[in-house]
Amino acid sequence: MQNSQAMALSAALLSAAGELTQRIHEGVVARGFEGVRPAHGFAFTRLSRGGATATDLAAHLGVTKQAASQLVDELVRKGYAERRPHPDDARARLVVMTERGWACAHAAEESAADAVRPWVERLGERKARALLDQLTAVAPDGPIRPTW
Amino acid sequence: MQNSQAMALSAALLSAAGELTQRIHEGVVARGFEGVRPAHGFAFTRLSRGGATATDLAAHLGVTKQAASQLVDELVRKGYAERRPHPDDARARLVVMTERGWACAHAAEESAADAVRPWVERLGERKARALLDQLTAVAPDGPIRPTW
DNA sequence: CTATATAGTCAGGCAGCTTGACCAAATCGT
DNA sequence: ACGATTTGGTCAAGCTGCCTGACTATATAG
Repeated sequence: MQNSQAMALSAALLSAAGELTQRIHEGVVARGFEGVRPAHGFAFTRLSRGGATATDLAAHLGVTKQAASQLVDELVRKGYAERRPHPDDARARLVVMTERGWACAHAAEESAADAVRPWVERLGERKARALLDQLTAVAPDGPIRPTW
Repeated sequence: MQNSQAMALSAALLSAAGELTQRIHEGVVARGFEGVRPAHGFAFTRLSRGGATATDLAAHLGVTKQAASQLVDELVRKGYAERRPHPDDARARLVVMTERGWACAHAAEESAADAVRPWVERLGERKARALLDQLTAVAPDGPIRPTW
C-alpha cells in the first residue's frame, strides 16, 4: 500500500468517525437528552459494565483523572450517573448510571443504528459486517480519544 | 445489523481513527517537525492542491473562518505556509505551502504508511484494500472534524 | 449605483483540558 | 508491625483552541 493510500485511509477513517459521532449525537439530542456530549456517550460504554471509578474512566477516555472527575461531576449534576462508595476500596467512588443514564445510553444505541443504516444500505449487509470485523481486528481496545 | 453492533462499529471507528492520528503525529514529530498538530496535517491535504483561502480551509476542517485564520497564522509563523494575494479576488488571500510545508506533508505521508503497515500485515493486502474501499464508499467528502 | 453577500480581521469570552499540590486509604518491603 | 510508596480522588490555577459578535473592504446582484 502506497503512502498516499495510507493517507487516504486515515482521512476516510477520520471523516467517517467524525460524521458518525456527529449523527449519533444529533439523534440523542433529538430523543430529548440535552446537555450531553459525545464524550459522555463514551463514558456510558464504560459505565454500563457494572460501573467504574473515575480513574477507570480516565484511562478509557484517554484524559487525566481530573478531567474524568469533572466529566463525572457533570453527569451527576445532570442526572445521568451517581457516585457510590466503592465496596472494596474506601478511597474510591464507584460511578454508576442512573435510570436516566440507561435511557440515554439506549437512545444512543438507537441513534447509532440509524446513523449506520445508510452505510449498510450502500455497502450491503455482508460488506458492512466485513468492515466491522476488519476494524475490530485492527483497533481492539485502545483508549477512545474524543479530542486531539 | 443490531443496535449494539452499530455502537461497536462506531467505537471501533473512533478508536482506530484516534490511534492512527496519534501515531501519524508521533511519526511527524520524530521526523523533526515540532510544533505541528494533527489539524495542521488536515490543512495540508487541502493546501496541497494549489493552495486555498482561509474560508476554504474552514469548510474543510469544519470550523469557523476565524479559527481557520488563526491556524493559518500559526502555519505562517512556523514557516509551513505563506499568504499571497489572491489572483482573482482582492479580498482574499491565497494560502500556499512553503518548501518546509511540503517536507512536513511528505513526512506525514511516510508516517501514515508506517502507522497503517501493521494493519495491512494483520489483515492482508486484500482485506486492507477492501477496508479502504468501503470506507471511502461511505465517507466520501465530509468535513474533517478534528475535535468534538 | 445602491444593496447584499463574501473574505478577512479584531476583540472578548469560554469550555474542556492540563499541570501541580495535596489528602486519605491501600499496598509493599523489611 | 510499621514506615515508605503507591493509588484514588479533590482543589486550584492556567492555558489552548475554539466560539460569537462586530467591523472593514471588496465583489456581486438587482
